[in-house]
Amino acid sequence: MEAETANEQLLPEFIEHCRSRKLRVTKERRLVFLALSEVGGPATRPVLLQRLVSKGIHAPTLYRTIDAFVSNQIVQPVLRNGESAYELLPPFAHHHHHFHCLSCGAVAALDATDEHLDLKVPGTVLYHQIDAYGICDACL
Amino acid sequence: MEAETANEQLLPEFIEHCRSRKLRVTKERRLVFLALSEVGGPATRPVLLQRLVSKGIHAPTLYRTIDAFVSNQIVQPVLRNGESAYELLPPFAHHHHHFHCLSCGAVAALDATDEHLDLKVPGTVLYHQIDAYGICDACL
DNA sequence: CTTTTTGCAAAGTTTTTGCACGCAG
DNA sequence: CTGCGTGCAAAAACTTTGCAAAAAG
Repeated sequence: MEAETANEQLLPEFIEHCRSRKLRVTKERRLVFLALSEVGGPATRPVLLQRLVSKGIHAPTLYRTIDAFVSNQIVQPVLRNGESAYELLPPFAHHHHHFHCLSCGAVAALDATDEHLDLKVPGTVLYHQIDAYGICDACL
Repeated sequence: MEAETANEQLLPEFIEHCRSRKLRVTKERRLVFLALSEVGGPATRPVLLQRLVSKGIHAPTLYRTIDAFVSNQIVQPVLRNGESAYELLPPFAHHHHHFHCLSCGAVAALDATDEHLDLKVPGTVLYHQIDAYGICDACL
């Protein structure tokens, strides 16, 4: 059975967000959004495409959709093993930080429990991202 | 004039690093390394390629070289306007903190003056990177 | 009804591969 | 010497573009 990980509860919020930004809510965009929340983390475009072709999404549609999502702060590009990947932004997902293993390439989500940042920035920060690099326990 | 930004002083260190990792030091690798230090920040592969073709570097060589550099902790992939780019790692360069403008796409290096991170990580952290996203002063 | 978005086909890039040759160690 | 790296050419993979048709609001 098509186990939809119960993230559909975020759909109303997604739809609202689209409306407020005059992005039309189409079947394709819902599917891309759902795929992203099912993955639950960074997904590259080829990976998303492979997941979505079976549901009738064409490559140009996926690429244009991702661009629209990035421009409208629905997803954010992040690195996944050196490649650009896309991850939902809050409020659609908890914005977490990543730990990258330099040995095996695994990426783990981090909870930054105690984080104090005082950055001198030439602008206004909307959100931030922290990536730690090292060797994971499994590789030691 | 062929202004070589005097980063050639790092070449000996680069060569030493290669030797210790049994990477052969070739003309091509030196050129890629120099190009990266001249850029002084994240550079995408097409950008590096364009800079280097005139010096006789072929695309496959550049790609294989970057892979070798990543595997050997000479460069690190980072994001530059949503695209994968490559940046020298310490000890060859520092500033791994960036501010990305969501409006114009500019990327600025940050000085994190007061930074206290207490990350619970499933491994040993060698270094970290902070990316802040927002709107730059120029776009306001 | 108007405007945005998608489908499709095709072109344009970027990236990878395989193999022979050459250079670093 | 002895491989590791590179050059070259070709193939594969990925991404973008243009326009007509469809769908959303």
